[in-house]
Amino acid sequence: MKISTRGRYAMRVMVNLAMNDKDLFIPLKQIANEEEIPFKYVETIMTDLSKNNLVIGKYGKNGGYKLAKDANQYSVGEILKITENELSLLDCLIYKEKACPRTQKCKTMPLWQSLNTLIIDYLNSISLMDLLSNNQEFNFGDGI
Amino acid sequence: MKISTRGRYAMRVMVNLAMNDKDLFIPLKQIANEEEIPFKYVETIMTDLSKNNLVIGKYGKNGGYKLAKDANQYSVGEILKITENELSLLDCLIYKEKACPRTQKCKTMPLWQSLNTLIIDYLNSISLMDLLSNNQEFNFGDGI
DNA sequence: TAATCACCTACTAAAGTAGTAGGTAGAAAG
DNA sequence: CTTTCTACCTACTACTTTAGTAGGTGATTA
Repeated sequence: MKISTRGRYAMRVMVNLAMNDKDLFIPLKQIANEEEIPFKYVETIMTDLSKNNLVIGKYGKNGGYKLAKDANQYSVGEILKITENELSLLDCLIYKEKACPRTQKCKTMPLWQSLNTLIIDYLNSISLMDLLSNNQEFNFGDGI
Repeated sequence: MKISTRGRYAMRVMVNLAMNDKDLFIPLKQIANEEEIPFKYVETIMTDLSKNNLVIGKYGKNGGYKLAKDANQYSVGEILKITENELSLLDCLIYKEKACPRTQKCKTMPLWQSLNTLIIDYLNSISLMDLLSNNQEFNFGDGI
């Protein structure tokens, strides 16, 4: 039960883009340098984000990536859903063909379901914009 | 970001034990049959739970496993912490040697930290006993 | 036309996951 | 005291996922 570098790198790139001028295309090489992420690796992640219209890529000189919408229009959940290959804790919760025949009698199923919605609801409630501020008040107050 | 069969099997076995007589030793073979879990696989899980004193094993005829305490004394979190090999979403949150030098400036760190505590607090708030009831009221009300 | 960039396909090494196999040690029943 | 039943131990294997590399092609601009 770990989140992958794919998802974490994606979040860092998105935050980086959000801190730049909204309409400026930033070369990925520059972002990879700043964020200390292997360039070739993060390239594959960005292609994914681009195909899903979370970012806009532009070819050639002065090209690069920019956000497709304002930072406050993104939820963290929608970014991770793509890069983490569905956020669901269990495949059986979202893919019908993976549902197990014990579901009805399974005493642990409600646990996984409720935990799953807890996580997804939380991630959907936080916007990319929320991450930009230096304070940590978007979390629930106990200061970790 | 998936929970493993190890953790899920462990939960099912623990629930199964909790539904049996508190002081009765149940042979693992029987539990494996009932729960449709590969016997040899679940054996390795139980050894782990036993070493961590979550269950008590007894050798020989009429031997087996029983819970080490009452079902309402277990949190789901403490069971998963063992079988999921630390619940933390990121190793850098709990292992100091894995902390990354970017932690201070990293804009995404508070996100992972708050998500992490959200999950762990939730799992620690649910007891094994809570899972036994047929209703699903231990979750937060919206009926999934 | 040369430089710069996104985008595409394929590959690899390492780690983690899920499960198997073949035992040993201890307790109880016959 | 031997058989049976059980936990417990060690090692192995197949498979999948993760993280990252490598070497291109295609579009855009200076």
